[in-house]
Amino acid sequence: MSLSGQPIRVLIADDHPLMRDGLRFMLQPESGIEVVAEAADGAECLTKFREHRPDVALIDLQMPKVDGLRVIGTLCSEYADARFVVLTSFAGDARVSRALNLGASSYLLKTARRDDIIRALYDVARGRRYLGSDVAQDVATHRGTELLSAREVSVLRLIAAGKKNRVIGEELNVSEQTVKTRIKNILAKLQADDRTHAVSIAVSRGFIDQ
Amino acid sequence: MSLSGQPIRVLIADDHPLMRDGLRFMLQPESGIEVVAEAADGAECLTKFREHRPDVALIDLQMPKVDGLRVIGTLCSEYADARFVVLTSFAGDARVSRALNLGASSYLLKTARRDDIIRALYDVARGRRYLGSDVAQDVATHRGTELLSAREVSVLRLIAAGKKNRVIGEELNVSEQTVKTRIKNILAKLQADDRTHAVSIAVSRGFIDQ
DNA sequence: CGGGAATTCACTCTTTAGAGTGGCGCCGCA
DNA sequence: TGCGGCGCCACTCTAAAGAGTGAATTCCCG
Repeated sequence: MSLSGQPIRVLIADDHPLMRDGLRFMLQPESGIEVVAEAADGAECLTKFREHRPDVALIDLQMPKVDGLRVIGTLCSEYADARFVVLTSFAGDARVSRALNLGASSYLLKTARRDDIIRALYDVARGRRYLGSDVAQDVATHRGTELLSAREVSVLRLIAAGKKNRVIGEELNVSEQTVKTRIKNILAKLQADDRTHAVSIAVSRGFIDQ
Repeated sequence: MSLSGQPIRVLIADDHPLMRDGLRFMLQPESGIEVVAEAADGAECLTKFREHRPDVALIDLQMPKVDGLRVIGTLCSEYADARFVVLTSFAGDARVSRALNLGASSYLLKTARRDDIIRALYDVARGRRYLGSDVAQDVATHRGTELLSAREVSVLRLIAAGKKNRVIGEELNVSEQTVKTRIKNILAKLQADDRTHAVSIAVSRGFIDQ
């Protein structure tokens, strides 16, 4: 946590060199913010974070080697005062919820303007939360909606891979009937018409990737 | 086409302000390149292109209002000497093929480094083509693979929306049998196990979005 | 003009998915 | 300790999907 008068020390983690350049360039004129390190993937982010202990990490979710969500989870359990601003291309209430539950304080889309990002960094450094307006609306839209359990997500991933219920059962060591029950639950929760529709919805809401 | 000695006039089109900043910042020290305009969506890209007639447009595919692919198609048919470098987050051989067929000269991923982008701009301004190594490999992997027809993509989109074959038939004004035949063809072309798998593959290869 | 690809459609048959219903055990939390 | 959520499983029944085979049309291109 930065004392007033001292700049906020920021770590930038994004696998796009262009995006890192854009961020550094954008934050440069801001005297209250100092970029102390950059990381191009999740593993490097872990290393650089432990090395520099920034006040806030500005982090993308889609990163090679180690997923951004995992990075957030790991570092938040290591350091109670770790602060994260997620800056990513994808919305999806489930992804946002997961990030916030893992310890992120802010979630912005890459369509965000300079003001949003600056404000998020200041707010989060003060221990507050800041959601982009579009993200907040997305979350609000699905508020009250049930999230999927870990088991349901596992089943969904296998469905997306084109596996039949019998095969899914074998891979998860349960009966085909159990798989059917799980799927029925998934369809109800996502309000999907069939398994294919469920996968589409799950992807767009961020339960599963790709 | 820029004469030697005169800088290449470039239009940047990307809906991420950060990315535009990064690009401008990256291209600034390059004396052979001059950024003459920026656009934050497809419609603006059309306007700015017609207004400034850049030598090369550096364009993202995912843009609001008008899709990047449509922008490329439109401008290439308006101006025979229009040149495009696609710079986007998503790979997928089908997306690349579509972009190149519509008239793009280069396809890079946003993970590209400065050298790649600079080189692409110079090459394309000279009328040559330049594919990122990762993109080229992706295309090569699926070389010889049959692409999907327009009708097949339509069917696939409706499948992804959770529509049943009968409903798909009604929406496309064909019989349910025809839909089945189409789907059988799609499964064969994509080497998919079932309709759900087909949608997954189609998304990852860029035949359909989201 | 011939060949090929795309699109359309029909008929049969087997497998799979999904709806409906009911029951059992585990675990966390009020 | 009881409730609720989660996970497990069985049985039935209907609708849908997918495999297999065959065939007609249009339209573009060499």
